[in-house]
Amino acid sequence: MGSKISTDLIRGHTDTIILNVLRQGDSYGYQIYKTIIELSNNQYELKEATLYTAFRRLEKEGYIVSYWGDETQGGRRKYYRIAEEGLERYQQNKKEWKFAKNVLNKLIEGGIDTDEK
Amino acid sequence: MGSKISTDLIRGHTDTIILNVLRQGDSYGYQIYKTIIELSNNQYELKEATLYTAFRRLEKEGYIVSYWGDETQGGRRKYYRIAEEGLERYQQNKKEWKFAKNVLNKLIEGGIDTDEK
DNA sequence: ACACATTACTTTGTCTGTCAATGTAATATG
DNA sequence: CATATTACATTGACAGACAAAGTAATGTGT
Repeated sequence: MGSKISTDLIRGHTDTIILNVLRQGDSYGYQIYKTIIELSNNQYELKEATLYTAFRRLEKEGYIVSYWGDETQGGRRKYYRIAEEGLERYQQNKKEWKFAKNVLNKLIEGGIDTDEK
Repeated sequence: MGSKISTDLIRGHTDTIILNVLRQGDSYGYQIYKTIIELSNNQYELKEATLYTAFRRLEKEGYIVSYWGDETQGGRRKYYRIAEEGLERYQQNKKEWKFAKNVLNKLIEGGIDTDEK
């Protein structure tokens, strides 16, 4: 995969990305990990350690809820469900992303050249 | 100023922002500080401590060059000039920003790049 | 049957960028 | 002449990302 994205460019978006995945239905760690790779067209891999750190953070803050799957056979899976507060948080983060995106466009691409595609 | 941009959303872009300012001509710390606020329409303030940290980092890596202004009267000013390598770095960072922007749009909004203003 | 890959979750320790707090010293303003 | 502003700089703390390592189960190839 041609993942060339510096971690600093993603920093701060991890929670939002996870919430967006859970918005579409309950899921568990490893599947979320795979989903994010797929969603980005194999262009970005959110590392497992980062994911599980984020799960704990999000649950502590009441944005997601976890429960163990009832797999009678096979490895146990811890599922996550997005909470009401998590949905609101997602909407808020999305707004902030759009806002920051516009400001960054000005600060990075703004100035003299106008060689926009 | 309505600066409600989380620092994590800017993290990693500081160097690019500074290089973009210097691309338009030599400048010194405090003026760069003011320029960034102005460029963002008072929506973002890059803190002085962060700026000066970045200057040292950028100079150490050969992306900018510093020299003292010859103010015969008035406070001394340390000017910065962008180096060749800095210009290349800027172009590279800009590319990475555009790439990351598209990936983030997918991961956060779940759709395709709607780069609306 | 045995080795290896994959799934699945978790913890520990390290690194880096940002920034609050604080400091210096000069000039400009009311 | 007191205060604000300009201008540069250092220190210490914090938080997020993640490499590395570990545990334990299932699936696959030979």
